[in-house]
Amino acid sequence: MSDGISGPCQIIESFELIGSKWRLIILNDLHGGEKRFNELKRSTDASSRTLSRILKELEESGLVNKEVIEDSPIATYYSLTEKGESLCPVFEEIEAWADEWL
Amino acid sequence: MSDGISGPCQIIESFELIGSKWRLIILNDLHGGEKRFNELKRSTDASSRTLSRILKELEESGLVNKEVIEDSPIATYYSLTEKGESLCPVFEEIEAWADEWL
DNA sequence: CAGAATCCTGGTGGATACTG
DNA sequence: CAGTATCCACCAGGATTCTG
Repeated sequence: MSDGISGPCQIIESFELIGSKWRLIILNDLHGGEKRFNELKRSTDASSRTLSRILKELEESGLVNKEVIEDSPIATYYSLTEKGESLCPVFEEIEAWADEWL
Repeated sequence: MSDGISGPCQIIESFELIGSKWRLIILNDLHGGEKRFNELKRSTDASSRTLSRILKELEESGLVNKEVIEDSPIATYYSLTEKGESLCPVFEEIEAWADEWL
């Protein structure tokens, strides 16, 4: 496709939502199903500071859903929204590319 | 690393190659065909410092090809390698996602 | 024209400690 | 458990200047 790309900005905009190391790691991690804060912390090896910031960003972008259960020890569950789930094809395409070229 | 999806690391690895604002902008710009340094500088509005750094990175990743023509005023042409071109489906998938969700 | 060198700033992210 | 607060280091990246 020689040009005709009307929206390079859209791609850039998209990458500003998902295209950072941490956002990717976390989104990917949540593809396995909902997880709690410390669970994510362990599996992603992010600092709590970073993790909470990224989760907040992803939440504000509408990619991640947060569910709080106010029990004795509080519990929060993070999961992908529909918008977040719909990134699957993108990830798959990247994986396909990686399989061929990495 | 995490379970379920086969290669989360690959995705992250891929994003370390292409997933930054400038890498994206430049890769996208080069989809229109080869360009010279200052041409890219103008169309992407990157500083020469940034542009040369990113181009070098992309070259080392094998995504971009550099061709130097040693004439009176030197001329360099940057273009996508096959590996770089093969990212098209990824970009298209992202655009599709952006069209639906942004 | 194509860059490299220098300087400087803001943001990202780690480590640690603390709170509800 | 699920964060927030503080401090601190590193590096991306802009502006500018200089060179082959």
